[in-house]
Amino acid sequence: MDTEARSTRLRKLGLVPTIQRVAVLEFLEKNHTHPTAEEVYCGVKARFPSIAKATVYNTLDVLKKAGTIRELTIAREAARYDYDPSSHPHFLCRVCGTLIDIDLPCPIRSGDEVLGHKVESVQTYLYGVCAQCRKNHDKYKNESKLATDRPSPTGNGRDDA
Amino acid sequence: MDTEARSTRLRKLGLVPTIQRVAVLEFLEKNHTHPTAEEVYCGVKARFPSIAKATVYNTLDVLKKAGTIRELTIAREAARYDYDPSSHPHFLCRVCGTLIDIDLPCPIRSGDEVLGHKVESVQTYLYGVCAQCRKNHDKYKNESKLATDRPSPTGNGRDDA
DNA sequence: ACCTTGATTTTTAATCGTTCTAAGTTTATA
DNA sequence: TATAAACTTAGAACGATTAAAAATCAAGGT
Repeated sequence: MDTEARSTRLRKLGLVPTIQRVAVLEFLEKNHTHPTAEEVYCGVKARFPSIAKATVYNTLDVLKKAGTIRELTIAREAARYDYDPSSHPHFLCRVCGTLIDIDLPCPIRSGDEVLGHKVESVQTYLYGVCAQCRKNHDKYKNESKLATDRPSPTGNGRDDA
Repeated sequence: MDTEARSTRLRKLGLVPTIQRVAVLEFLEKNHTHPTAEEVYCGVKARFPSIAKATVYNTLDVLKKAGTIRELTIAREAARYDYDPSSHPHFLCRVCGTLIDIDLPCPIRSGDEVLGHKVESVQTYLYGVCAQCRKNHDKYKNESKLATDRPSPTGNGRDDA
């Protein structure tokens, strides 16, 4: 997708397609890593140095309200943004900190009614150790002579559970 | 449950049962409203004026790590604490702001393995309009001659979805 | 092309939840 | 009691986010 297509897309969402908005949209399109606002800011600033952080916050907000991206509150420290607004679970690895899309349907759907409450949006957050980190940890245990179950070698000490 | 029982409970969790911890535990026990740290602080301070906010944060943290309460990141503004550490969904009403326990099992369980990832904890967050607010809204519509679907009378303008 | 008007961006400061630090106090233990 | 470790306190510090105000830009009509 090019700049022209992104402008059109913004217009269809009812948004004025400013150069800043196009830049943010492009960054999100190319980085499906669930970046924080800060990460979006740094990434966009690299190509577009004059952009202000407040503009990034504003843009993420209007894109969210237009329903084309999703805001995740999976971790307390900062909101993270998902380019894919469809309702799917997310997994946060407490060892490496990676945030992973889980390609399974959410059990409760937007639009459902649960115990009389009207559900407009659903977020399922899973916390634990990702497949890659489990593999690394096993390898580490096998390589070392010590069978002690000490914290993972790369552990960053998060406590997200 | 009395002070003695709360002390015993803290001891069983491996925690020194200080008077401050007992007070926080008592507050949580009597208020299942998923209070924020600030709300816990205000509530406890009413009966125990010398307590420091940092102590409340520390206590909530050790209770959480001991697994006897649960921290919810359902809203960006502040963490909320659930006296019931069992894994169950939560519903946040965008009209009245109430946070409601949903007494249904979480579809994915702690301990499960999902796509190779080890799940240690699960949080399911639902956003929408609660049963009570829907009822109020309907009533409002019927009472007024205008059938226009304007925002709820008590609406606080949250955007949590 | 030019004006006007409202939307958007920029800069800066403020706010708010949370964490950190250092000092003082309490608890457990020898 | 002496001592060390754990805990609490008060206040400063921090980081994410929001707010305010001035500057700039986009769009439509003349």
